[in-house]
Amino acid sequence: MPVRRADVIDAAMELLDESGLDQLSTRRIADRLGVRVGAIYWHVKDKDELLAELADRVVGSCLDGVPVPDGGAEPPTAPPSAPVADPAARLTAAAHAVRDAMLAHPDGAALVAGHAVPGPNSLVLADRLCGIAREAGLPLPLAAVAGDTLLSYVTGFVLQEQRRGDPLHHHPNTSVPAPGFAPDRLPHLAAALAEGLPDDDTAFAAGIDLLVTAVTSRARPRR
Amino acid sequence: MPVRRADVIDAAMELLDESGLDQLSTRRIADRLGVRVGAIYWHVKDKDELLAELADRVVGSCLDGVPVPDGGAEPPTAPPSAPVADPAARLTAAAHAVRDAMLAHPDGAALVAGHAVPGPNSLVLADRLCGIAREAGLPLPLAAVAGDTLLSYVTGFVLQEQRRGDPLHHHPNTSVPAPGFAPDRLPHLAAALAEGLPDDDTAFAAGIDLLVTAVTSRARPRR
DNA sequence: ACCTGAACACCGTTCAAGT
DNA sequence: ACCTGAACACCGTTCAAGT
Repeated sequence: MPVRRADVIDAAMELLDESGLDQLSTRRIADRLGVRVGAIYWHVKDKDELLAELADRVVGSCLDGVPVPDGGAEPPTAPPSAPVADPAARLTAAAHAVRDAMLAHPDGAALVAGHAVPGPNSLVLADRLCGIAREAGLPLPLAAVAGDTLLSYVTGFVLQEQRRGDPLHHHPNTSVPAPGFAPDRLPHLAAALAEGLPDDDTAFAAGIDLLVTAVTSRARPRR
Repeated sequence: MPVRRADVIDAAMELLDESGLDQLSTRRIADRLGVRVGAIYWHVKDKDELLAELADRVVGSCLDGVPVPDGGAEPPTAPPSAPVADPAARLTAAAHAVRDAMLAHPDGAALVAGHAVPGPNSLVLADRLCGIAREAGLPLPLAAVAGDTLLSYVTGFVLQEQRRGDPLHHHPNTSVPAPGFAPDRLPHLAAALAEGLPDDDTAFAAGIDLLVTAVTSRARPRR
């Protein structure tokens, strides 16, 4: 039976999960499908189109964890009077969902940052974040900016988080770069290090808390 | 006269500025230096080492715009009683300096995000941000997180900003993705669009303002 | 110390031609 | 509709050998 477009995307996703973004070549995808390289160009215009599809899938996988604001078009699956978390909690939940989705795949953040041309799922995500910010009481141009700010932060955070985990850039015997740490030239970093640095999870949570507090404290009540 | 390591980095930087990150190949660098490919591997271990050097240069070019906190080791060039902006203004200035440095080169954000293994300049930048946050009154583990948060945000923001400017991902006749915008499925985005979206500069300033306010409002006065 | 020549093992992309 | 064969124009990296 013939290979279909979805098969190509699936194979690419498996390859990504197994060996990361820079092992992901059209030729490897073809191999995995038992087909010659040229064949995949019948299903897909570009490697870039392929990566954009992958990126939008990753974004899509977070949508279940991103609350739908009230103005949304989707019919509520729970009764409308179900307990609705306050906007701050919803923004926090959304941010964690986005991070988790990126962390679920090697180089997930790099993929999304590099190729999430506004795919359908990215648009839905942006819409929801903007909607939640509005429900938090932000006026319209600011609400869009707030959603964008949150997304930029999450992307930036996970990007460096995943690069730290990359064995290519990791010296295993030193928790922080050995190469001439110059301890007295970096007094604050050294002090922070002595105090004990938080792990990624708590650093992320703290950053999100900072941001969400900023967003919601900027709000004036809507009605 | 022989090529020196710095010449290789310089040539790479020129190439980056002329044609962006994915036109930057070891062979093109060699051509520009009038030398064969193999030669550049005498000066540089890896393409990655080269990119890390470029990234740290870009970061370094922002340091002049990043205030040195009082705990810093550098001797002050201005008299110590010179007017010192409040921490919020210093954080804001730092963020803008980082963004400007990235914007000064095509794919500057991608370069820094992908290859700023803690180079010396990146460490100095992190140290200063942490220091300013401390001066703003944040206790130590939190100050480090705050600096990191700011950096992640700036990186994430400029990353998407520079990708939007990339002609590869840009449909010139529509300001927002034409492909089936599904206007009623994205009510908040549509509303924001109708209201008129802010340009990159003001969106960035608004995001930074949000963040800086959050950071400084978390502070308790230090003395 | 610095470079050449030449190779190795890859890439993405295109396209006539086949079925 | 879907794929092969084969080519084109590239890559990063290594390494003996030259000077």
